[in-house]
Amino acid sequence: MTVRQQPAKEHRRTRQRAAVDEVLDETEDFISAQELHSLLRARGAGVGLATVYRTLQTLADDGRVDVLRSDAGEAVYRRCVREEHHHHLVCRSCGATVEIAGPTVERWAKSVADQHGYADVSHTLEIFGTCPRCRA
Amino acid sequence: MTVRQQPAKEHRRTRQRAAVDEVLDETEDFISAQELHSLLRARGAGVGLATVYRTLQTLADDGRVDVLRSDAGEAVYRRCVREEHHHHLVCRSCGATVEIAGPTVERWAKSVADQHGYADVSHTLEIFGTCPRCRA
DNA sequence: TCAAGACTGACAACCATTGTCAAAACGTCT
DNA sequence: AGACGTTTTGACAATGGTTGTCAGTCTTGA
Repeated sequence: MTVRQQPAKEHRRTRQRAAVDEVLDETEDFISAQELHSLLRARGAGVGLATVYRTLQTLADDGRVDVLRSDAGEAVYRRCVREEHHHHLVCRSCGATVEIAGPTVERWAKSVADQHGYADVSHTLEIFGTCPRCRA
Repeated sequence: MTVRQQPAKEHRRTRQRAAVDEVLDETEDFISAQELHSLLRARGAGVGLATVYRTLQTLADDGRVDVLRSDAGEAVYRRCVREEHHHHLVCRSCGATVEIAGPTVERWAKSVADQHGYADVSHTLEIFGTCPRCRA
């Protein structure tokens, strides 16, 4: 995931945001805005697609959800469990995700950037593979 | 970038492919299909947009160009300099790119995946920052 | 309770990317 | 050179995720 830390502004509590929050809480793995929208519709709590996008974007800006791009370039979201920066090990087939902390990598990235004079550094790191269950 | 190694099939030599190749050779940094298409048009050697996409895809499949997704989710391409797997340090502002080899990271990613029973592992790692020139 | 302003939703607009398919270009074989 | 089977091209339509619009609705603080 991409590193980012921003102040969290205040937002109004609405039925729609609560609904999105709820789904995120119940969802272990990364989910796209479209999927989230379908889920909401399926469970009766219909929320406009645009609203879903806006809500996710807001959450992402506040650092309350992780965002990453699937191989297809689609943005997928997930409630951020750890506060600190971390990465993901994602199953290519079922999407099962493991959060990974990699202090080594953090330091390495930082030092590489420094060596080349790059400032204000952030990085993206995701590992993809096939999980044990999908291999059975 | 994403790890991948495939056999390189034969393709016909055409004016369009040559033109794309030429631009790639002259371009240091990552470029999007759309930009490449504009460049070609600008220099007179017009090539259909669909053809640009197809050509880039073919090159990517053959491992002759690197592909990665910009923050905006747009696919960007670049002639692959090193043969082996590597990563990139990309300037967030001007796109200037440095290729990075990170054996440490490779091993780390592999071991993490192993620990969790994930097989057929690949990974993505890009570092973003502001290059010295853009900071001046 | 009220007013100000944030939020929502239906829909249009965007835009990168892919599909389609007839016409043109290649490479090869004579 | 000429013919022929294939591959490639390009103009255009179609797709699909994402964002913009804007009038109507809901929250919140006073």
